[in-house]
Amino acid sequence: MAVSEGLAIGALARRTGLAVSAIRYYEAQGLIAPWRNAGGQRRYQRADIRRLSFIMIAQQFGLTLPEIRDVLSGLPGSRTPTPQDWRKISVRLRARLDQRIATLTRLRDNLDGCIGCGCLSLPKCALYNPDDRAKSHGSGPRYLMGDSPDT
Amino acid sequence: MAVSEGLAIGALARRTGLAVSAIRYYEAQGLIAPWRNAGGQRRYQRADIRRLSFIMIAQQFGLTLPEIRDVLSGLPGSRTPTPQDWRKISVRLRARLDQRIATLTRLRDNLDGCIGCGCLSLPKCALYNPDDRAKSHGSGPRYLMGDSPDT
DNA sequence: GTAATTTCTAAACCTAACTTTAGGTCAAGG
DNA sequence: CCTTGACCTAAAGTTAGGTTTAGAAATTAC
Repeated sequence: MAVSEGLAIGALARRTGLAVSAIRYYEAQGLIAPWRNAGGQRRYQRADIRRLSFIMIAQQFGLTLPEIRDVLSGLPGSRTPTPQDWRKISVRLRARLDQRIATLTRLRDNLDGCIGCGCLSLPKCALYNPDDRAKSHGSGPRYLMGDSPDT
Repeated sequence: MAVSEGLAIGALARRTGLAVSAIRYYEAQGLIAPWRNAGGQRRYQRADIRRLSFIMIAQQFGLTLPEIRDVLSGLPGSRTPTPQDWRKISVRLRARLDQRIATLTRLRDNLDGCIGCGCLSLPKCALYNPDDRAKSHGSGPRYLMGDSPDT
């Protein structure tokens, strides 16, 4: 019952609200790294509660698990992260979030333009290629919300 | 070669940038309804280009296919949609988009507060339960970004 | 000391949104 | 006519992010 035998996975699950299976899954994806006790069971640091919470928040922001793993790689591996450490990666998160908001806002404003002008059909409508849509296999221009110019 | 034999699926795919398989999939999901020619091949109206473009845009906004189907149900089934028809459902789309932007912005502002105060660990941090996270199975409070108050 | 919980692993299953494959049919050009 | 490319259906495969299941071992509670 020493102070630092670590948390069992169930305790961590209760603390974070995550399912036990999800925590194991995150480990498989390289997002968290517990140690094992004598019996082979996973044990976690208290700091891992914060780590998992960060993961949950980042997911709400729309980051994928690999992206979150990348962001978390900014934390020191050797010691328990300090508030400063967290602050640093939160800033990285904030940057991504700002970008997403900007993209959505631009999209909305374009939609507004279309609603306003009533076109909703011309290439000039520009409601497209907002940079998310990866380059498709085909080449050449892709018309959006309508036919080629003569429609 | 009459003016209205309709578009073949390949032509529609080229016009919209979508894969042929995706267009068939949308049909299976009830998002588009072509007719068949004598040989059993799908034929589309020119207005379907617009319909598919709308689907692509709505997806960028984060709507699921069932949600898009619902929005599209606002279009008249009996005639080719007019600009007014499109304008009407675009307004519905815009409402959803505004909501998403608001949610993300609120999330970002909360994150800012946490960065500012450096806490990133307390229940009062409130960076959670932004309403997206459905009620989990367990009951009782869920601490975010940290342990219970004494951590 | 034993019963009830937890945890373990590996593998299968799940949903969304598609793509790929296999085996055939249709349509258009020469 | 015949070949080639576009199209057809049905079923299986794919990725992300997990959950469920099964059978066994560890831990905790009494």
